[in-house]
Amino acid sequence: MNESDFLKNYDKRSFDTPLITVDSVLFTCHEQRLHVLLVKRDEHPDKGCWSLPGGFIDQTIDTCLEDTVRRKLKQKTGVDAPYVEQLKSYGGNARDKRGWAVTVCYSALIAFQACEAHVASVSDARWHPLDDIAELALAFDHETLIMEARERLRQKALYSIVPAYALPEQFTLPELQKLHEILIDKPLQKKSFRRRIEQAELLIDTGLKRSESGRPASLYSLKADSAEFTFLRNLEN
Amino acid sequence: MNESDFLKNYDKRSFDTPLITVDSVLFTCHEQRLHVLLVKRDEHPDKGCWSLPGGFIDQTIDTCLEDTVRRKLKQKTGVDAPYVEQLKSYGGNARDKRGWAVTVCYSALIAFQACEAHVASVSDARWHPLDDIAELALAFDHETLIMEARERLRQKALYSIVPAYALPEQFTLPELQKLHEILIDKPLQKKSFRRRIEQAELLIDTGLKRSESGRPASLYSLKADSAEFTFLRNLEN
DNA sequence: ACAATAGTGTCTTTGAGACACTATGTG
DNA sequence: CACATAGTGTCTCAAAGACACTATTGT
Repeated sequence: MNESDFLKNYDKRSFDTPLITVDSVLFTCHEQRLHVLLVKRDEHPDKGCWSLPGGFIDQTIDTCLEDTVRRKLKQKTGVDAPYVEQLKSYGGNARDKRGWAVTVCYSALIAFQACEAHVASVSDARWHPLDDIAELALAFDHETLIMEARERLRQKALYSIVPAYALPEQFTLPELQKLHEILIDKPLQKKSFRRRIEQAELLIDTGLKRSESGRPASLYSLKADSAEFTFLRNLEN
Repeated sequence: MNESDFLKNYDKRSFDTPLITVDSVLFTCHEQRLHVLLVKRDEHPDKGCWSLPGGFIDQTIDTCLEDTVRRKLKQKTGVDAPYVEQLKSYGGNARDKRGWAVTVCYSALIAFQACEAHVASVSDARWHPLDDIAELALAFDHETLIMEARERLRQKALYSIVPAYALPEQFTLPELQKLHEILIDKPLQKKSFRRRIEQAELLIDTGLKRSESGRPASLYSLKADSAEFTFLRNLEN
């Protein structure tokens, strides 16, 4: 049999293949706290539990896994997330009551303001402060996925400026430093933090300033591809 | 409907779900060159091409994705790989002629000697020098998976001693340094390399020595969990 | 003027790079 | 002994930590 005959006769459905879904842990920073976007499940299994935004691949419209993620996130936030990164896949026979299931888990960041209104308008989606999720009933193994995504983001704060994607398009250095401090749960030396970011030349000085109280701070925006940059040396751990 | 009724009626097969497979890029170091284990496909599609060891999840015996990886690797190598790490998942409608397909890709390391005999006995499996794979006909997107796994391993050589898992259980520091040099494709300063490894206290001095020509080198073995350790500072890139 | 916050100067400390040196085996 | 390879001493250099200092706003 040649390949085209093989493919003509091939029927995927004749195999019992695991369920496959895509989920994302979307973080933002609001009022000096990390938040995760959760969606209330209104279907079995785990009906009524909070879960990560995600779901099944739509083979007719998604050409790759990231299409699925972005589509699902856009449904809930109304916008395209500026940072999306694949984290890890979780698969096993115990994580979903329907049977053997695999989920490809992504991590994403967005500014709270960029999707505040839309999220408020979506009845089943809500931002939850990260520190509160232990008390929530979470579907499947989503609590684990959130914790591992959080840990990964903490690591990123030590050697990249990826966390900046959780801030508005224009932000100040003190804001960014504060966010890193929240992520690594430790105060940072202002000087060290500014020095490394300045040397990396990742930010564009917009020339604008923001003042609340005290001296106004310069507003910066991220250069393209800032997510790829990694410092050779980590901040102290 | 309550959850148990829902689950009773639930039939996964009524959905058209993507194909899902697990693949691994198994590296070793032999004669000062990196090698990857490849398997000759004897089924459509891409029959006759070389492919990564891997395949479908067996829902009756695998409890999680890593079970599948280790099972498949053991089939080809005869032993359990000392280092297995999930890399990334690839999914899309264009990577497999059978349709929308997802593969969870792992990276693994093993000592050449640990599985030399068994690999030779498995008719469809062979070690290929990494530099030769461009000339090979590789199945699916496996060339991409190999290249991305290689790049990840290169990064690991800059901030961890993970590459040591590609060496025999007892190895010398010059051997390890040479391996890192192969991975990052650059000579390293002997002193810097030894200093950081000594400070990290990751190795056990076996007290034994190996001599070929010149002064005999001390033989070391890895402490457990050496894979978790990361240096705060990368080697030069 | 003073409170508050932004941003800098500069010294210390850590750990990598460079490279010459010493040490220990073999024929 | 010479040769080869293992392993060390020590200086330089880059970048983070510490912390006191100056700068710019509002009241």
